Amino acid sequence: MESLIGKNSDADEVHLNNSIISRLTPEIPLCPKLAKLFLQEKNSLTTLPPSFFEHIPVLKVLDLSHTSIQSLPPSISKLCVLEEFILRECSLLMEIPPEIGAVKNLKVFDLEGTEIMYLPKEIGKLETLERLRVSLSAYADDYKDRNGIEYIIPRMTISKLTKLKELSISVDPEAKWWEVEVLEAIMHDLLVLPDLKTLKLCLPTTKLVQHFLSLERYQVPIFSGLWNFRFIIGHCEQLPFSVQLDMEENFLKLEKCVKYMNGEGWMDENAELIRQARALYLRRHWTIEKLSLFDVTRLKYCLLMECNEMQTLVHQEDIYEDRNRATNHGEDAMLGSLQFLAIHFMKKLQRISKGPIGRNSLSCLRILALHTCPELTSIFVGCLLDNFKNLTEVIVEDCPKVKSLVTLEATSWSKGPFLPNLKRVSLLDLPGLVSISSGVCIAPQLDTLLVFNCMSLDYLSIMELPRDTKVIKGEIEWWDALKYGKLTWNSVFVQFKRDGGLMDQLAEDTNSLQHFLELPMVLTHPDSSLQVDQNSSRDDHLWCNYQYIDLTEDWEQVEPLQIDHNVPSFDEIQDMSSRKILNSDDDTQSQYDGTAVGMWESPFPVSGKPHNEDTECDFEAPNHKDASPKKRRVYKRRKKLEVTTKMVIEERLDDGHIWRKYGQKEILGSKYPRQYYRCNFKLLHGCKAQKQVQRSTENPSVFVVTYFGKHTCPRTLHTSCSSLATESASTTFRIRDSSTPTELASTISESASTITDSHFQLATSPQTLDYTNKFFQEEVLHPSFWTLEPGEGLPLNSLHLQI
DNA sequence: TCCATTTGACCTAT
DNA sequence: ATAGGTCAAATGGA
Repeated sequence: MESLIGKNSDADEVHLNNSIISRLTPEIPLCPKLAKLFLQEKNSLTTLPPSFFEHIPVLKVLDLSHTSIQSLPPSISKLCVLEEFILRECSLLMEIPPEIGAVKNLKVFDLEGTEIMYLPKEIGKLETLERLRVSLSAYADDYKDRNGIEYIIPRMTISKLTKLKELSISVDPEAKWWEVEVLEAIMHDLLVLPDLKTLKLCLPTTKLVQHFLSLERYQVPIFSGLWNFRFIIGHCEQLPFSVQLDMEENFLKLEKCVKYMNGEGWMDENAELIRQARALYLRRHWTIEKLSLFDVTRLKYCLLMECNEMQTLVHQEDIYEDRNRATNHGEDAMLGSLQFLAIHFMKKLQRISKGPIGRNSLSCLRILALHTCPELTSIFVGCLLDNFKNLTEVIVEDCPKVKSLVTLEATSWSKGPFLPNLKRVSLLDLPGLVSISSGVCIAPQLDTLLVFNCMSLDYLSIMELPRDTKVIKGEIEWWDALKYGKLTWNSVFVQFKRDGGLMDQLAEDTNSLQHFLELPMVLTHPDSSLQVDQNSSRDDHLWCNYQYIDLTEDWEQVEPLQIDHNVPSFDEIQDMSSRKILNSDDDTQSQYDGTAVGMWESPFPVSGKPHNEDTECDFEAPNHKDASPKKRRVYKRRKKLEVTTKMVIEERLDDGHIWRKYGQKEILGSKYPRQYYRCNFKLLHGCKAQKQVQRSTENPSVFVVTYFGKHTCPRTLHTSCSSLATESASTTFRIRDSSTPTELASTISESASTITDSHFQLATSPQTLDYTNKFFQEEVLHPSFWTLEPGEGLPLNSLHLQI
């Protein structure tokens, strides 16, 4: 560091990315001109020397994101002209020193992803602060016990920040201190912030939502003055395994986002919030039968998960209701603004829409992704084919009842080709799929057709797909078995490589939200038909991430996809690389590279009732490893391929926590040994969690995992959870894709000739389907299925896993 | 005494 | 050097 800055003490901007510096030297030379200092992503950076900030008097921007610093030296008080202080994802940072109050010119203070326990009251001195983002950790509960709840977010602190334009407070979902009283106090503080335009809050109960909606300043609801918001209503345990957590994270960064969990009831009190939302993430609504129960006319992005009563999204009758309401648009368009729709784990979903729902319904939809909907039968219904004018991509995965993308009905429809903008079709794990589109001509502009594990699809017809489709990607076994169409498209067939990269590839290919973000922008205006702006490049698109645009009006001008300001974007990276990078010995951009997508678990909640929080299983969010996600990934990838039963067990049972095996024992009366694991943080944090894993004698494809004790280790680095989880997913895949199904079957399972799981139904015997169905019915993999054992010290829950 | 569980030294792969 | 599995021996509850 010394030499680096020493050599460049005239620099006004210094980036130190990915260099290996575990400790900055205590003495740093004077850098009188340094205005911007970027030290992101050095996990190894743990300590800043006490006097570190004394010599950089004109520093305006300081970015220490993704470092492992544990504290800030008091010398931060010397940064009297600092305007931006970014500490994102500094997961070991638990305290902000009171000296922060001396940083008088601070405008942006970003603590998202840190584990701080409380806000020092000195924050209130930062009168110029315009953007404040904090995330308070579960440790705040301990802090409360020691100091009292009023010290976590001291009263009258936020209300002093009168210049505040953005306030974001994330809290650990487990936090107990985040309750009505605290929130009401914060809301009260909001009333005196005249410029507040962006607000991100967790609202644990519906009552608090109501309270928030009723907040008024000069008789104007605070809510109506917001340009952007993110509200997380209710709570749920985190997705048990690796179900596209990256997607979830990114989704929450979309403009006007509401995440609503564990909802219940018809007349939903949160409807107003949802009405104003552009992005809705609905998870585990226990009673909703159709999405159109909410006013979703303005919705642009929608992510639905585990709403087990939902059978369809929109119903014919809604249209007539809507007409009666005489909306301003005067059009009968349900979901007429929707551009992105992803659905996961919907137990009863049968179809997207029922009956004729108006010619503009779903007409803006650009990406449709359907994952693990066991009852889904219809996707594009004949009479609605004309609606999907702007659909560019469709992904269907693990929907065993889907026979074809198109369902013909008795009603007549105009002649094709339909789906004029469809460019990519991805079909994965659809054992029932026998035809692409039931003979209907679709997708005249198709670029890529991806088929994976759809072994009943043995017929590709030029009636359905254009002759000039550019790429058809699939497994060689499937292509070889194809009865028709091989000749037509042989030149464009691309075989999946079985080289360990396959699952990463598939994960990328099905990362619908990522694809969406990469699409060019669109103009949406009620009066103009949707146009794709062909001239806007990816960079333009991402540039928009940094713009605040007032979206509150009904009349929406050019409305670019808006993502949070600090979403890492490609242009950010490019920007960085074009600047002076003083030291860069590693070109990884772990944070930004392609996200792996886990697609192999199926966490249907038990239908009917929300869980009782107290008796709920102890499953916790996947934990992180100390290495960076990227590092881990590379590490695992490098592991020699060794397809053994043992390895599959280990990989498959990776539940996101880091376990250390400490023993194995033959158990009387069991064919297979029992393995003992303890949480890896036992020594470091005294974590008491343990688990035992044993293959079932009765059904060798089932592993019984019994958990003992709660994890008490700190859950740092939320962001890496997903990466870790997806990592485990991808390694699981890696093992599988390294062999043919047959090889695997013989290796993995001695007795049964099948390997089954929710995602890969590789084998073809009837047994496979039986298992699969059983899996769906019993929700074997979902934590809520785990049975609670009576008595103290007994297992907290057991889990049956099938491989 | 039996046998499940845990310990800790040791080994191996990265 | 470290993480993490292996294995024999120790521990402890019924």
